Amino acid sequence: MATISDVAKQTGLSSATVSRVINNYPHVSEEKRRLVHEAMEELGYFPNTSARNLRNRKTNLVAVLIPRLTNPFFTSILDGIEKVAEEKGFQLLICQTQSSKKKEMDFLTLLKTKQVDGVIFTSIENDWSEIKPYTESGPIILCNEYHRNATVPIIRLDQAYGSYLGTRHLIERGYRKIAFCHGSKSGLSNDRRKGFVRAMSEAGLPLNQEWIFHNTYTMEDGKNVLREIMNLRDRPNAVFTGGDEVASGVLKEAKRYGLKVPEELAILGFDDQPIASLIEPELTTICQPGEEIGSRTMSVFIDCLNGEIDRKQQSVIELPISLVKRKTT
Amino acid sequence: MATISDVAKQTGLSSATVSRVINNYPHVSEEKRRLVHEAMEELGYFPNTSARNLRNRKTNLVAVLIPRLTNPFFTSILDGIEKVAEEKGFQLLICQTQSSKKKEMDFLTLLKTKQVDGVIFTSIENDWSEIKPYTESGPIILCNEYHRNATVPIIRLDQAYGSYLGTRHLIERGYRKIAFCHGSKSGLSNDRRKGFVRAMSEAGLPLNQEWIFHNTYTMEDGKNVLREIMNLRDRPNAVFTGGDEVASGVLKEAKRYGLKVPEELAILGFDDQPIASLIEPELTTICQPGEEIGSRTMSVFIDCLNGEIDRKQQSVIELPISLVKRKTT
DNA sequence: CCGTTCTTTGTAATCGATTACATGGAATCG
DNA sequence: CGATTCCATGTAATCGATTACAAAGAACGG
Repeated sequence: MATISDVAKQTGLSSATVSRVINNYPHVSEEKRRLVHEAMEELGYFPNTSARNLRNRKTNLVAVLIPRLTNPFFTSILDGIEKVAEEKGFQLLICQTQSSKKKEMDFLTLLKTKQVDGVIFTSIENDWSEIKPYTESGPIILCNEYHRNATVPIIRLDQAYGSYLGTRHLIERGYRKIAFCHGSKSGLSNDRRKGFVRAMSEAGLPLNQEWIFHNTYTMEDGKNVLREIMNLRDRPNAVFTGGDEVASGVLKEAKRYGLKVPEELAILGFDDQPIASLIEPELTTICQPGEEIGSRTMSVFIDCLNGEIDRKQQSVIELPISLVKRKTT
Repeated sequence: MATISDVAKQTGLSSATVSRVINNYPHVSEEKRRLVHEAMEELGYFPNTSARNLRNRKTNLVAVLIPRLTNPFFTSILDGIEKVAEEKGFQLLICQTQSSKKKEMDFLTLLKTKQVDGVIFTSIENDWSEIKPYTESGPIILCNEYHRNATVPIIRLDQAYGSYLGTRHLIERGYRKIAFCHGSKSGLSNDRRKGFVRAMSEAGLPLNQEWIFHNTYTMEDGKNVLREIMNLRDRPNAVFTGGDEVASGVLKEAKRYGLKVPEELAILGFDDQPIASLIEPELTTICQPGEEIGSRTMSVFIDCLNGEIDRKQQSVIELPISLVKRKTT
């Protein structure tokens, strides 16, 4: 492979001048500029990225932590991040955490080793105290996640409000016995629980612990939830899930049991993924604008790199969340 | 940030010895080894990846070209790739091509600039003659794609057989008027057409050009296809689509028009994505094992890097493809 | 015409690691 | 005990770029 000094030799110039041409610096005569371009072409020269990164102390690489690549909501976020990244000349490193605390921490060392310029979390498993030390090494941004004491920019949706909205909608439709499905115990999931609890208590409805389900993520989990419900003596007549995938599992299995949706069981999703309007009856759900939250996040990230936003101080951008009424409620 | 020579200074040793400790070389006394570890801990030292990459002439980075992140079939491939990559200590660079020839070529320069050790194509837009020169710079692998004269390893499914299987199934069920939906004019799409044509001609059925649809990718495209069908004087009674998303669009719109599926219109998908068993009636489709094709690809990639497979010669691994009979045919 | 400024180019240090080669001392062997 | 081998460590070159500083010549102003 040709190096910059091969080009220098070929043209009879110094590598400094060649570098100036590569980086479009002024104060290089047109003639030499042309000469260098010709030589680069002829030798098939391309600058070595590792050498540049070493010298420039940056990589134009961002690590994106994502729990599962096969979750459409997260890929829509990723899509939003990617589009802005591509536009601004950044590359994305995929870090699938599988919701594992250990993997999350492992990926953070990419910052320490300067393999990436910064990290975007689209979900977070560890306590903030674990993460905080890494903020010294480069920008860390929370996307669709919220830690009360996180000292970084946060781009989020008001999850509590979203689930408040959803729960109130169920209550307005006359459902009183409402089940609720959790994901992990993260801040996000907590916020949703709060909104749920608030709407319930505002309506004077009691919380039935038998109707609270934990660790539900996939369609399969949704099916299991419904089976568990069927085994209860006192069954809920509405289910508020933590995601459209879970909701579609609940729906699928409900049909198998011959339950009428929404008459006998109302189902409320979260995300508004494409499947929401594909399944039948179409799923009422909470719309989370995945792509937009992603693109906003990447913009903020870039502003942090340029020092236009203080990366070590909490700042919150909140995007609107809304209820999409369809046929399952 | 602490560097290796800071560690050297702190311990009174040379950077060579420190490097030996970092890389677990033999011939370092236990005492010095401990000393170095202590100093690294104390200084919060992490080796700089760019410097290592420069010196070692490799990055442990792989570029994965993918048309759309929001297509579940491709993310299942990505998932398979990622799992093996993670296990073997590789990182993935996301390259969303949006099926653009230009972007595809742009991403290939990552190889030239040595930003990545190699490239995996999960779809390919340019002619092989455009790509070929880049094989000099590092391993290139085709995943789920096939170019007759590609001089690289290929991990693929027998697309022609898949669509042959699907078409024959439709014919066996008594459908004679079969529409066919294409994606791009890539090799993959071509193969599917071949299988379709073969099954049709074996059954002595004529091809109606009005029933061939091009450039169909999304659910929205599927809806459009059905609308176009409704406008035809002579309508097909079965549609073979190039993907489950397109199929679900066709189905959705067919229901809106009050068509009975499968009695009045049979629909056959391709991929076997999660939605296939979610929509109703459940979608008959061709199962493509996305995750497996991805993980096999990454394994082959690593074998290429280690020289255990000749990366500049065509080799083909073909995984089984099968028909999943459900309710739309 | 001389001093000043601007343009163009080169020299050499630098980024932070790895490693070929050298060296001195300890261990081993006949 | 002398020769040989092995172990532990250091010196300095190297990977391939960027850039501070120097320097020579051109342009310019009074």
